[in-house]
Amino acid sequence: MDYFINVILPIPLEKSFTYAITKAEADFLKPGIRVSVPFGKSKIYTALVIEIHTNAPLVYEAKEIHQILDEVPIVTTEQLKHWTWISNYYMCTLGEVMRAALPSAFILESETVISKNDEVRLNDEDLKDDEFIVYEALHHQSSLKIQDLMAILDKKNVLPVIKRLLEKNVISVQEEIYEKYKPKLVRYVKLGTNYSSEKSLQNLMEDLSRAPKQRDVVMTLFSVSAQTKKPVKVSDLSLESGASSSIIKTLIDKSILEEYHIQTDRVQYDGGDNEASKHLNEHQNKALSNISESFENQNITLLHGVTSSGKTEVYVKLIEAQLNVNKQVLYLLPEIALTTQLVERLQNYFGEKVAVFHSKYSSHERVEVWNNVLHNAPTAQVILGARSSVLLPFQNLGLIIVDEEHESSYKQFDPAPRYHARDTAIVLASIFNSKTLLGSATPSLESYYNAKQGKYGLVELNHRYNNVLMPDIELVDIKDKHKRKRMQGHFSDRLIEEMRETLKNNHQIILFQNRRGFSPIVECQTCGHSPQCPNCDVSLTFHQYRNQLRCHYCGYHTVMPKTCDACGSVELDSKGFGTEQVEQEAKLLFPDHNVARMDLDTTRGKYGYEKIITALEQGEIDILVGTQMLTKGLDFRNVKLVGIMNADNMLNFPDFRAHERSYQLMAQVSGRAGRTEERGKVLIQTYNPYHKILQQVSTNNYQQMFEEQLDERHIYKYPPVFRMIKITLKHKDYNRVNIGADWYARSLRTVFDAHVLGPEYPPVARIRNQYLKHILVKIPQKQSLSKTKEAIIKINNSFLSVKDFRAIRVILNVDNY
DNA sequence: AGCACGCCGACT
DNA sequence: GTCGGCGTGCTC
Repeated sequence: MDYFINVILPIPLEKSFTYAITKAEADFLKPGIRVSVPFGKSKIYTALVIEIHTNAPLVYEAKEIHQILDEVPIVTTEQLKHWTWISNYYMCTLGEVMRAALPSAFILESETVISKNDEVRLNDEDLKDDEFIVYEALHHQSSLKIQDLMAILDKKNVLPVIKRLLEKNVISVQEEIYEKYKPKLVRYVKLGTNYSSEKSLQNLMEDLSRAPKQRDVVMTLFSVSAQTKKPVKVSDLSLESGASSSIIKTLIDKSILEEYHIQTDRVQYDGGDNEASKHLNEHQNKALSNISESFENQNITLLHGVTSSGKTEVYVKLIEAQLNVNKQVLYLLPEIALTTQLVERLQNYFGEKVAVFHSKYSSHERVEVWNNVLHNAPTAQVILGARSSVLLPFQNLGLIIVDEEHESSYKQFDPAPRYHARDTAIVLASIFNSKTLLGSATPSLESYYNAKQGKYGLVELNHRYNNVLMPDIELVDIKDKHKRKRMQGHFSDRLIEEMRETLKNNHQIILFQNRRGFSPIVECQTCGHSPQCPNCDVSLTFHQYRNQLRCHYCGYHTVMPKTCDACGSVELDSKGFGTEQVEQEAKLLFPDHNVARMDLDTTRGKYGYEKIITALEQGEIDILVGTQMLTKGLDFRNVKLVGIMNADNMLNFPDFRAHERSYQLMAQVSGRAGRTEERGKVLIQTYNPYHKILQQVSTNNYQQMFEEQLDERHIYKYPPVFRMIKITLKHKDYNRVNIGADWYARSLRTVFDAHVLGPEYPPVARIRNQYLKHILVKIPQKQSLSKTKEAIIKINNSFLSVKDFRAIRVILNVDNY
């Protein structure tokens, strides 16, 4: 009998691929084990076994696999089920899910390596210039990678050169695979085995009397190992004895010391003892018991708790309960809320049981977390992570907490799978027959709607911790202030007044401006021209700190021109304003205080964010200017005043969720004010103080916001009342996109009729020289989602079978919100 | 997605 | 005249 496996390849292809295996391999392999397989002419890819069978393919001959990469499955059957759901629901391939789920170190790819053929002798004239360069290089280095060749020859396309050399039999090529993940080994030392006896030790000490430094090292080793009774690390020995690594190396070379390695994790918890979890106040206790009650007949519960109500403590109790029955807990957070602050807080309670999974982690660190979760290690009982941690190989998951449930960053936008971590988490929990708790001070309309409909349980927590009052929110009409000349730059007299007062009392201030850069648009006073990005259809943004114009879409940047490119006028003016400008104005207004800025530009690097937060906590910053980064999970004790510089640019954003978002953002920023004892103050500057959203923010009326917004969603047929799938067409040829999009929309209309919107240019119609066009399919509640998707896939397939359209990229985005 | 094969413009 | 551009098709 012949044996075969079906595998997933990490490429966006719908089909699975079949390879031939031997009987022995068939006995060994299980779904979830990785194999490397030849694919195409020369490549070797990492593939994941999903099925082992004996059905020979009919129309082609299956290739044999190259190698088995794992002893045991590294992907669980629950995950494969979960992946299948993701690929079906979000309309992408399993390969794309695999690529997103597995740490990159698990996905090995072969690399082409060339080496010299020694037997061949040839005349120099036989080779052309670049061929000779390669030939020469191979004399110095026995093998070269494609990357090396590109560097040596200084050109992109080196394949023709390789091909010619191959034909002349000068070189040969191999495909090499590298295991990317190497366990981190820590070097330890002990005394050489020759010196185990008392006598030899005495001799040794005498011998070393003329090498005092080496003697010191040996003495230190004795004392350290006597003290700790544990293996001694080379690094510790060096630290304790003050000896350089070369002295230790000499001792090892003389076999006085012996070196050995122990495998260890890169990610380690080095904290002290655990704290007992805090006692909850009456409101928290009530919420906790309500949640437990709700979980009795509901798999998903929404915890709606106002800012600073102590939701985290409630989570801690729930996590504790799961740990007591030996279940794993996944605690999901938006990326930017995953701060050291919170990690430390949880580690205080759960110590080394907490594992963190973060996009800033290196690939190796991710592999370690993956393995620990997979093996249900004691160090991976509580997994604290951002979006992608829903894809980890859980063993016995008891509970998922989705904190800040409304956060839009839970939805993956760019590479497929375009999944929403909250919804994906709910499915994951159901695979494990466990519960999901959603938490937010400002729930998304869809979750609150689901709760109101009885699909989710709902628990409210309306009291702030220590019974601190909700901040006092004041709307400042800057249209009026402008008219009465009461503005200094972008600061109203009211804001300045409150800032003075706050600073006088040694409290801190947060200023929120939802836009980075200095001023978004530069405009010529004479001709009205404003500099555009050459690759995208947007005006460039002025960034003062480098005197640059930058594109926020493609990263293009140039120096700020001194004169207008179009008419040569020197009168260039800036319109609108960003964080940088607010920072500068604040510095001018309050020269005796420290002003800092927190946005994408100032938080680059692994610890950029932490540095600013720490500075604020230590009181080194009096006024912090920032974007929405400020809103997330930060507990600033001493912030009394929050200023929202301009509420209108959020409210007027062209998106059906602009109002909901604005409410959430403003409510969350406001929540940063006065979190301990004193009541905080929030000033919202706006041109339109009667806007209903602003009224609702200032009266903290989530209910009213919810009802009004839901009415609008009903009227305009938007989520959560309707579902949506967004189809984006992308190509560098403007006309082709237009014609293709019209064709696509027309086909969709034959099935969905009026529920198709577009095609329409997005606000930025060209990005990185690619033209974009959107089509929106709205799906009424009673319409089957799976049938809808089937119909779209059918249309998509016939679209791609038209020759002219094949080059157009089609991006399907399910629940594009 | 990569990568090979195959057909048209700017250089020796 | 070639080199190299990228359009098209296929991968078990």
